[in-house]
Amino acid sequence: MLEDAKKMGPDRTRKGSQEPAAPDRSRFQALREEISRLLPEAMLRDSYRVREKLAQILSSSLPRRNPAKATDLLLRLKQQLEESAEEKRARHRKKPRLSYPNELPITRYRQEIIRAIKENRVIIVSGETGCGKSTQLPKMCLEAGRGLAGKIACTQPRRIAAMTIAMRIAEELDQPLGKTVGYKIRFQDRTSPEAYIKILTDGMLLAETQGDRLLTEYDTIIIDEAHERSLNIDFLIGLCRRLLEKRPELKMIITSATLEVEKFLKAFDNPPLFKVSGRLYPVEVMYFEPESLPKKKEEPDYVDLAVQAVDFIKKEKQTGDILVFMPTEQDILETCHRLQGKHYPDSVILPLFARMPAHQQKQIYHIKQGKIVVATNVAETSLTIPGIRYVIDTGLARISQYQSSSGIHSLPILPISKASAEQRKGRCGRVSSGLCLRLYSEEDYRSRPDHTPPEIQRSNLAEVILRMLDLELGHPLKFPFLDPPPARAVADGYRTLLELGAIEKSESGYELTGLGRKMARLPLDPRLSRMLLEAANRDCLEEVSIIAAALSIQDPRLRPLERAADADRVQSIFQHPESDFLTFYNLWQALQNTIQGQASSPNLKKFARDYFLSYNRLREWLFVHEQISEILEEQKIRAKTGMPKVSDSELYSAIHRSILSGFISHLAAHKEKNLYEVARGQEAMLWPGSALFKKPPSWVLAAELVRTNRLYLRTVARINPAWAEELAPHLCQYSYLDPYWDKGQGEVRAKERVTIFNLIIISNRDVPFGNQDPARAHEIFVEEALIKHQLESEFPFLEYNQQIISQIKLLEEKLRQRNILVPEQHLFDFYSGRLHGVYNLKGLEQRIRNAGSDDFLRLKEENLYLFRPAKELLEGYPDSVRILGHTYQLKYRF
DNA sequence: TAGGGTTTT
Repeated sequence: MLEDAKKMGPDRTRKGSQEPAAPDRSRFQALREEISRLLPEAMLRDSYRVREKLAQILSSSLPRRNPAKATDLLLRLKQQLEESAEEKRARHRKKPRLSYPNELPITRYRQEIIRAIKENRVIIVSGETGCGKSTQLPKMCLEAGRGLAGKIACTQPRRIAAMTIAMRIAEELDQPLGKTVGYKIRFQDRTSPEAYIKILTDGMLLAETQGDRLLTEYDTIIIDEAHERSLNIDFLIGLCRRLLEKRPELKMIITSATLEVEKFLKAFDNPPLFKVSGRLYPVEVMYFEPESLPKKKEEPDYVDLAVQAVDFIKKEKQTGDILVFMPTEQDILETCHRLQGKHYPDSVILPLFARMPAHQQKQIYHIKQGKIVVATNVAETSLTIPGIRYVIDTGLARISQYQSSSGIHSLPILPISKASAEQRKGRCGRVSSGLCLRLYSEEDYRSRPDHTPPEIQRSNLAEVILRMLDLELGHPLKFPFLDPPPARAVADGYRTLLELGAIEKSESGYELTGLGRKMARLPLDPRLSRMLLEAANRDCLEEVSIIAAALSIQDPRLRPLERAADADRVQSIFQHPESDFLTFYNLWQALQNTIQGQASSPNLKKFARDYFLSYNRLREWLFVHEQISEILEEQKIRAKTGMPKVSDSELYSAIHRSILSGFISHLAAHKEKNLYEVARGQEAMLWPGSALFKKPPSWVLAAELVRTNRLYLRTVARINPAWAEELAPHLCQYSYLDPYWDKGQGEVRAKERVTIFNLIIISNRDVPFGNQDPARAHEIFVEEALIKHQLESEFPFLEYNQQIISQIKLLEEKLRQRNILVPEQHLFDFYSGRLHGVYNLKGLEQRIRNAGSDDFLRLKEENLYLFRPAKELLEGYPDSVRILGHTYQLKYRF
C-alpha cells in the first residue's frame, strides 16, 4: 500500500501542472516532495483527500498566477498530513491488547486467518452461527495490522445484532463501548473517532457511501452474513468489488453460511476460504412423511402434520423445547389452538411472529423449560430462542415477490430452499443433541432449490436505481452484482421513476431530474419521497411528512391475539372515515398531545400500552419524522407559506393529491361491495382493517397493493379520480367519442374519455375535437356546417350555393328522379378541396378573409348536374298553371 | 373480512 500511494501521488498529478516561477519553484517543489513522502504515513481518509486537493491545485493555473498562495496551500496540506500521520502513529501505540475465548471454534483458526488477511486482499469465512466469526474476525483483522490507517467496518443485517456484537467485543477487550469498538445504526452512533472497530448495519455502510464514495474511513470491510443476500448486502458487495479496483490497500472479508460460498468464491476470484464448523452437538434429521402417518380420508395439511409431530415428540417422553416453523400468522394461531387442546403437562405453547407486542415475544426467554414455540421465519434468523432441542419444519414460508409485469407485490406461501431448511435445522442442537423433523419427504427436500432467490431478483428496483443514478454507478445491468436483477425488473424500476418524474430520458440513457436528485437525498422509498416533495408545493408538508414517516415504518398498531377486538375498539377513536392516512395523522396528534414532543417522555409507554401500540415503533416513527424534517430543512424544501387552507376539504385534497403523486398507479375504482378494479383490470379487495371497509367510496388510492390469499388494497383513502389526470397527464390516455358539430360554438366537439392504467377516470367530458383529430373534424365540419348548412352566422356563398342546389333539387322533384344533382360527395370534395384543414367557424372566416372574397367557395351551376334534362322535357313541368283564369303555383314532390 | 422478515444520506 505504501508503494502504491507513493506512485499515485505525484505521478497522477504531474500532468498539466503549472510550475511557479523561481525563486518560489524550489520551495514549492520541496513541499510537493514532502507531501508525497507523507501521503502513505497518513490516515487513508486524509491521504485520499489531500491527494485530490493536490491534484486540483496542480492542474489549476494558481501555481503560476499566484505562487505564494499555491505554496501556502501546499504548506497547509502538508500540515494536515503531519497531524494525520501522528494520529496513525498514536493508533499504533494505543492498539488494544487482544484475547480470544478458547471455547469458540473460530479461535482455532486464528493464526491461519491472520496470515491470510495479511497475504490476501479478500478472504471468505464460512461458518455456522455460534462459531464466533462475528465477534472474533474484527479482532483478528486488528491483530493482522488492519484498523490503523482506517477503521475496520463490520456489517450486520440487523440493528440489534450490530449493537450486541459491538457490546460483546468491547466487553472482551475490556474497553468502554464506543471507544475502541463502537456501533452505528440508524439514529444511534456509538463510535468515537479513535475507534478501531465499527460494527454497523449494512444499510448504514451503504448510506455512508453518499458522503464518502470510496469509504476511506475504513481500511478493512467485513460483510457478515452475506449469505442472507438482502438488497443491501448485494448492493454493498457490488460496490466493494468496484472499490477493490479503486483502492489498492483495501481488504475485505466476506462471511457466509456454508452452503452459499460458491458464488462469493467466483465473484472474488477464488480467495482463500476458511470453513469453520460451529455445531457443537449433532442434529438428527427425520423426514416425517405423510405416508408414515395413519392414513386419513384426506391428505393431512401441514398444521395437522405439525400437531402430529409435536405429539410424536411428546409421546416419546423426551424433554426439551420444541420450535415449530409455520408460514403464516393464521397457521400459528390454529396450531397453537390445537396444541392447547392436547393439554400436555408442563408445557407452555407460545406463538411468535414479528408483529407481536414485544413483551409477549420476550416470553420465549422467560420460560425456561417445556415451551413449544410456534413461529414464523422471525425465528429463522432474527430471533434466537434458547434451549430448543426439537425443530419441526413445515418447509414452507411466505416469500415476498414482486411482479414487474403487474407492479404488484405478493406474499405467496412457498416451499423454502435447502439453505433455509438447513438454517431452521440449525436452530436446535445448540445446547445438546437435537432432532429436526421435516414434514416433507427426503425426495422433496432434494428437489428443492439450493437457495432462496436473492432479494434483488424479486424486488421493486426503483429505489436501487435511484441511488445508483445519484452515486453515478452506471446501469444496473452493468454493475457487478453477484446475480444481476432481471432485465424486466430493471426496466420496470426505470418506468416507476419516470412515472414519479425522478428521471428523464437523455441521449445517453436516463438521468436524474432536479426532483429525482432531491428524492435521492431522502432515506425513503421513492414513492414516499415523491409525495413529500409534492406536499411542499401544496402547503401540507407537515401533515404529509408525518404520513410518509408512518408509511416507512412498520405499522405501530398491534393486535394481540387474545385481545384483537379490544385493540380494534380502542384504536377506532383515531379512525378517519375516509382516509387511513389521516388515521395515522390523528394517531400522531394524540401522541403529540401525550408526550409534548418528547420521545423520552414517560407518558409514551403508557400511551402505547393504553392503545395497543408498539412502543418501539412509535419511537421509530418519531425519529424518522425528525430525520425527514431535518433533511427537508437542509435541502431547503419548505412548505410555501402561501394561503392557509380555508377548509378541511381543501386540506384533505392537498394531502391526498400529494399522496397520490407517489402512488398514481395504485388507483382503484369501486365495483361492488368491497371490491375494486385496479390497474390493468385486476380485482382487489379492501383490507378489512381499513376504516373505509364499511363504506367503500367510488374511488380510492392505496399505499399498498399486496397479494396474499387474494389481492388487497391496504392503507387507502377516498380520492377524486380527476386528481390523477392533473398529476400525471403523461400517463393518461385520451379517447374521443361521438364527435359532433356544435352550431352554437361554431366548432366540432366530442365526448372525451380519460383513462389511466386502463381505468376510466373521466368519461363524457365535452371538449373541442379539432386538435385531437383534425382530419375527422374537418369532415364533420364540411358535412354538418357547410353541406347541411348548420352555421349560426350568415355566409353569402352558402346562401348562393344553397339556392343553386335548391333549383336542381326542384328539377329532381319535377322529373321524379334522383340522379340530376351530383352526389353529396361532389359537394364534399368541392368544399374540402378549397378549405383544406378547416374545421371550425374561425378557420372558415380566416380563409375567406385571406382570399379577399368568398368567390372560391361559390359553386358553378354547370358543375352540379349529373345530366342536364332537355329544355323540351322540362316544359312539361311548369312552375305554375292557369286554370279558369286563375294562376296556381305548382309544387312538385317525388 | 386479516401480512413472512429486514434496513436507510
